[in-house]
Amino acid sequence: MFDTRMAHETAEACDPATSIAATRLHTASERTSLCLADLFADTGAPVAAGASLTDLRFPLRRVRCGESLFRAGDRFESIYIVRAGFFKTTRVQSSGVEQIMAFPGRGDALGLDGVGSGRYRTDVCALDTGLVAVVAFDQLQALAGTHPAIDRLLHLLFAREMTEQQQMICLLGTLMADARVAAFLLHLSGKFARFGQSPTAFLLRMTRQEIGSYLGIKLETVSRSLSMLAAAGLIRVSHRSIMLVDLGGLRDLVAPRSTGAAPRRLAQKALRPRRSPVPRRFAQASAYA
Amino acid sequence: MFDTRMAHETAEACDPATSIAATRLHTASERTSLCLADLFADTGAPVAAGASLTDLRFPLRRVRCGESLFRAGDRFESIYIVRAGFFKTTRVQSSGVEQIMAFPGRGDALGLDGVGSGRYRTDVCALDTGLVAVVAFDQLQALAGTHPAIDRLLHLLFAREMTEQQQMICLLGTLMADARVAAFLLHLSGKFARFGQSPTAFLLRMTRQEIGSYLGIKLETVSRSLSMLAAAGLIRVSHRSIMLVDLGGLRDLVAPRSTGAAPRRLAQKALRPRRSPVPRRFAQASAYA
DNA sequence: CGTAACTTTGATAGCATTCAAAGAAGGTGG
DNA sequence: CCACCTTCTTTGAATGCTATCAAAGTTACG
Repeated sequence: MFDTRMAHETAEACDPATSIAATRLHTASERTSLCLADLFADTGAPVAAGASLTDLRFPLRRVRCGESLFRAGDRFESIYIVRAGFFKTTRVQSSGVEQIMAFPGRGDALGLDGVGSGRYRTDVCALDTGLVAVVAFDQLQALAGTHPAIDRLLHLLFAREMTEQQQMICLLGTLMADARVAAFLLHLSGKFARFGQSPTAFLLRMTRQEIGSYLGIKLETVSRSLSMLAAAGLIRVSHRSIMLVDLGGLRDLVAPRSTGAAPRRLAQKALRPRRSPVPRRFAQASAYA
Repeated sequence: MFDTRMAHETAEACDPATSIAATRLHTASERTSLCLADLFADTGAPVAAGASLTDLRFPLRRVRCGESLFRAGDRFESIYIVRAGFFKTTRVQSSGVEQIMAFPGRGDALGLDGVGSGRYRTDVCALDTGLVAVVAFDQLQALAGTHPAIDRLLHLLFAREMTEQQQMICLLGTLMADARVAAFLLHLSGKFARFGQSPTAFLLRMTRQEIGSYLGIKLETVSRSLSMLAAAGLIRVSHRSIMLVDLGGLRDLVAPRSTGAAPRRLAQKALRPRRSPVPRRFAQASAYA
């Protein structure tokens, strides 16, 4: 149908098992712990000048493909900063239905949802061989007084997670299937770019079912959407190999700029102060006569 | 169709403009600031024994119906703890589409999403007359060293917000319209119960359109779902007046327990370590021949 | 080389959206 | 205080998108 040899080779070159990331992983595996400065670097947090960031050590933990880092209900003791590899975060609802909440990668924090209750609320499982820095939370809190940078780092991680979840809510609340898949691909693209890999050609680490669970659609719909995006010339797909051909077209699908006047009208309406929507004299209403 | 006089009277008794909440609001308005202990009490955070919680003062701010507390893009300076009233949190996407993210009420924190970037990412607007405690964030951070309780409060607020957003993602990702509306009503019910109001009869502060924006469905679908829940005998509806008749039935709709084996099978599959989903010898694959 | 898991595609059914219109409630101005 | 107007809510009918059911092709692994 189309010549994907180039896409194929490019994706191959970006496979973390073979390329730059592999070197990083190798380098990292020679160390057994990280310092605060490493965490700041990994998470992309702005580094405070003059702070002593090298005296605290955080052990590294290797997680093999398919292993779980922690499970929902486990006692909360540490948060984790991903150094290498991809993970999936799953939440099991009371009904037994489970949903994938995120696909964390390098620089992302894991386990923050356990802070409030003392227990993790999600399962985290490695999609390939992963490496995480283990950050004991009570140790972190104890040192927060002498290291103001710790608080800032923690707040940044919280805020980042909240922002990402807000974007997810908007995606699930407003976009239809094709646009969700396009947004997902752009999201991955940005992640790979931050890892120093190609933002336009990569291999998916997860199945169609996992993508569908994440995006709130069925696996068949994911497959169909990918095929439609390919038919529209925006991407190229062959199983797990993805090539983004038209980034602008993908963005337009996620955030169409020709969707007209409705948004502006809504914004204006929001500006105008509203009268109380709750009737003050509700007792005198005649609806119940 | 049905006699709603009782529902009506009960709802009336629960209207914050006329009942217990009104007394509270009156009492609160006589004060112009709160101390840390008040914030702990309002948010339901466990109070640390022996901590000095009364020397810090946080000013109160009154927000009239329709007024906005802050807007997306405003410089982040403070977080707010809601003392009275209902608000709506709106997020405007780059496409101009706006979506309601939450309906915060008493005890909820507002503005936490600004911590990371230094600017608020959402609009917050009062749905009725509201009262909030203004907590200057840099002041809070400066005092965190001497008041360990502050860090714990902040972490609790972050974690609570994250948990609520996770629930929202699950709702949007797995439930259909009727169940979303049922979950929304149960959510409101719990909130009213925490306010000391009736959990089974209350007035909605928001329009069908706002509910729909929050739940990721259209306003007509909200109306239809409410009508269907009423037809099923689970609730009674008349415009903004809601009466929950069968809480168990509503919960079953949100988390059906007879949905069979699929969840358990999925959980078992998740337990089993997976092989690498990324083909190691991808270069030799023949799909591209 | 056979088996199990994953992906793709088709046909059909179900649910939500869209378009449309009428009824009800609240606020405004005379 | 009443009439008008705007907004909100409800309901119907038709369309469109997604889920479901089913089957074939592909890949990976033992």
